[in-house]
Amino acid sequence: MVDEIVLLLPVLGRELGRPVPLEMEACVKAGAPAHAFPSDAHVSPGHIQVLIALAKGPCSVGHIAHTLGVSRPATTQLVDRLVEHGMIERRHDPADRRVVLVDYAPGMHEVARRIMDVRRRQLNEALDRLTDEEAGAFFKGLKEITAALGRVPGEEN
Amino acid sequence: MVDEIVLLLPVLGRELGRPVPLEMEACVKAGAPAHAFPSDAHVSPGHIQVLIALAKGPCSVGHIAHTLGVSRPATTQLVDRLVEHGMIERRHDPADRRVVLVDYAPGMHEVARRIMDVRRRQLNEALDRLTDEEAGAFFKGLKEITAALGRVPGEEN
DNA sequence: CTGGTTACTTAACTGACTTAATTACTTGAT
DNA sequence: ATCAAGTAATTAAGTCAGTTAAGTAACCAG
Repeated sequence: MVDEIVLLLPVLGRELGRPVPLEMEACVKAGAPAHAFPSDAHVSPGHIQVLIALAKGPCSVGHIAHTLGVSRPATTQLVDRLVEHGMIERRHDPADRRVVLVDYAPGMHEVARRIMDVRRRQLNEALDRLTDEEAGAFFKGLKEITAALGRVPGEEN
Repeated sequence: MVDEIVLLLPVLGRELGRPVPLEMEACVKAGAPAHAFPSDAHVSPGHIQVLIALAKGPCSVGHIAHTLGVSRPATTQLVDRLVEHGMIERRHDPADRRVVLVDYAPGMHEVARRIMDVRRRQLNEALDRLTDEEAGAFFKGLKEITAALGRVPGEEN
């Protein structure tokens, strides 16, 4: 089984990395300014992750980077794109003007929720084929493996 | 939970995509010709997938591409790199000279096994924290989700 | 107010994929 | 026999998400 998992995981990774053009439609349907989404705009998983991370409230760039497991510059790019599309806004933290707080643009909270729903639905479709226990076990395994891969295997700390 | 999974999956994908320089050492230790692995050679998950796919015997490029879920040109590149490193060999299928059969280079079967072991060990470390039932459920969920993401969510066929 | 640190951005580059076009071979119809 | 169509692999060119390194602005301790 281990071999099959090792074979399957990267496939999942690639499949996951493909942009999801459909979600853009959802934006427009949900009332987003249509001009903000030019015909070829595509939303990558990273962008969705940013939107999800923001659901709990405004967030600094550094914090988002940590949540996503990517570098700060990469996060800056993700935020750039979403700002271009009018989904989110940057503003300075009044308490510490170095940090840039990222938050939904006014009225975009609902739109963001719908974009997330598209991906959620896709996932639910798969999870529905699992029992509750299986889903729980899957989640647990997912966390363990993500954690295990975060470390270089030789290091023990 | 769904949200957390949507947030976690791309992290896993990225973590998974990072090259694993350690495995090169394993090659050399296992007796691979050291010169075949220059200091900066790194083995990507795709390369390991090819090695795993070959474990069942020689394979055409097209078949490997299908197994990995990538295009044939991408597979050609992966094979190129592994041939450069002397891990595998190309030869023509005598039955149909269009197809290129890929197989381990002589004596590299064992080396390949060790490279795979490095990644396997990493995964086992995580799976050991799960019961057998949980591991089974994880595997099942993994397959379901990979399948679900392979389709565009709107299409029903 | 000066030197050091932190948060973010910019710039330049890399690697892994994609599609489109090419080459080499097979197959089946005339 | 040979020609047209189709398939396997490759080459070529371009894209995109990530990286590191360097730059800018703001905080803070002496």
